[in-house]
Amino acid sequence: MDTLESLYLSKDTYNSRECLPSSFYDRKTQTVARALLGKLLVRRLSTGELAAAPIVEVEAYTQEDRACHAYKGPTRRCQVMFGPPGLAYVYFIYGMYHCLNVVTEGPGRGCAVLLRGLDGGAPKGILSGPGKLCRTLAIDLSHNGLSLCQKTSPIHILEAPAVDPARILETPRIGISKDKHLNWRYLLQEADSLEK
DNA sequence: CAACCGATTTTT
DNA sequence: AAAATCGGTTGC
Repeated sequence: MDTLESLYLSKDTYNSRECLPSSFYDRKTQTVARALLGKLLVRRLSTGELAAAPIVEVEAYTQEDRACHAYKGPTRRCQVMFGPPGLAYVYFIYGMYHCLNVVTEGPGRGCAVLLRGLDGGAPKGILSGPGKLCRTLAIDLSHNGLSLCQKTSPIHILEAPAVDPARILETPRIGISKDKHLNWRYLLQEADSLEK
């Protein structure tokens, strides 16, 4: 497995921040997707060690969207998407990868934000792409349905200052065959890339 | 119960 | 451009 060395979070930073509350996720999915950029995803491994990195790439999926797993209603796989906002929706895909989502909007709505990339620093590439992100952080189906809103959870998300909206780039989503035209992929650009 | 497909990644 | 690889979903 790839090293997590550079993903460690200082205790001071960790203790000074709260988890994003469930209410953060109980908003329009595209709004939550944009707001998640820059927030800190934290993974507590079985060893007790913490790894963390800011979210830099996400995609929004809503119930009315044909590319969404919840489009045809609740199934065994996607039922957690219909649960309360702030839960982790993890699914297994292509026979070898897991992908991590955050459930959005109120119970009964099948919506979520797919986490596609974190800014890991030195170990370039190991956190870019939803499959690699989960592989690096050892996230699998055992985490499906866990709350991301409390520090006792092995996966949670910490608050962070809102980013400059000018740094957010919108593009079509990756790897889907339906509703390709929607610009529901959001990427956080480097602050110094705004020169013009 | 067989067949097909997929919110990916890596290799050819 | 295509393989790797398998659970979920669909259709017979």
